[in-house]
Amino acid sequence: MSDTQEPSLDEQIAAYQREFRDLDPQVEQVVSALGRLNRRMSVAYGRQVAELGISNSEWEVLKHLVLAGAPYRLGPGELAKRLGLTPAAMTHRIDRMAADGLVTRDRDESNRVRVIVEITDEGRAKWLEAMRMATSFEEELLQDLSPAERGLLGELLIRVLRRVEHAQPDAGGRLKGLD
Amino acid sequence: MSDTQEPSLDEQIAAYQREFRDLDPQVEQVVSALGRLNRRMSVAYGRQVAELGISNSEWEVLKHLVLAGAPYRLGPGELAKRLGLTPAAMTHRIDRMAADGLVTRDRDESNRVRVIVEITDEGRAKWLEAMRMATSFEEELLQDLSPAERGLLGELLIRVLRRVEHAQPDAGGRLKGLD
DNA sequence: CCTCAAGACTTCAATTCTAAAGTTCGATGC
DNA sequence: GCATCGAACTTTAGAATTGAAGTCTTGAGG
Repeated sequence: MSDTQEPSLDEQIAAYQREFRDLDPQVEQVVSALGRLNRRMSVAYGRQVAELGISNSEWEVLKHLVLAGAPYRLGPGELAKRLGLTPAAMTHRIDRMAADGLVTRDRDESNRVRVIVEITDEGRAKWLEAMRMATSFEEELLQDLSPAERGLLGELLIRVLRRVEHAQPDAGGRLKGLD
Repeated sequence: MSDTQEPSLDEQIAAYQREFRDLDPQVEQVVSALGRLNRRMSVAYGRQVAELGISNSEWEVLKHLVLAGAPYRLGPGELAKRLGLTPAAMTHRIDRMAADGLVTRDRDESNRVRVIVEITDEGRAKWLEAMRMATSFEEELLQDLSPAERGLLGELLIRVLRRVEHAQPDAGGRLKGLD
């Protein structure tokens, strides 16, 4: 039986320490747990929205359009920036979503270089259904934490996040330019 | 100036509450922070390892080979399982990495259906360099947390992770089958 | 032995992304 | 007014991934 098993998180950290001496196990624990958690979550989201006939990436677009607030429109460039995609990828994605009836794509009549992407009623309905599934999943995910622990976890994560998002360019650190 | 800004995390959560009434802000805070953090981190890792002439996905393969322990070999199928890829994608990835001299690919002589992927000295050297950069980045990332807070964060994340990884199929929940 | 099913990878076609070049429109300077 | 620069998007070619079909090897029955 040369079957190798997917190592548990603890085993993985132990293996790292074995292969790489100067490793802070506490830091590694946080980072590894973050990575694993995110991958599992994204698989879970993908499965759920697949039931609605959309993909994770289409759901992302719908989310950002709704988050933009009324009148629920954004340009391809702005969407690309928020989603972390190239404009070219955005063009293709909007093509597909418009063909599927999730969004409309129109030229801005007041400035014909710009394009306006707007969510359709169908897109909105799928977004809502996806949100229902997502929140229910997320609720279940945090089930084992008390309200106080959830608050604490959120606060700690936000402090780490701030370090990345507001990285001072002058601080000389390696975090420079993570935008 | 029709310039829309990337919303801050707080703005984003407020927008969600505006558009979707039954949302637990505490849960949303945790989930949104997790998502943002992971995207920033993966961009950061990508930039760092790019300096070594490898991509994030190649680094992932090197990591798993080293984690496997001596003699630092795994089959394509096992690698694919651990990385969450299809076997087909793994074949291509190994092609490229072998062409770049990061790994070797050999047929297992004791069972000629199997293939053995082994890290090369060059691959090992790049892995080490990448680990140095990564740990330095991670240390900086958690700089604002005290040791106690780091431990707490790690513990909370692991409790959430356990919920996903050891999801009891009988519990009837939506977490079923997240493997 | 021979056959045939199962396992481990590979190949192929189609999807989705990126980088770079191209297009179109608007604004600026003369 | 006209030329030109820049902005916003699209097109194109190439890279990486997936799902499905194909190949090769092993091992179990007959």
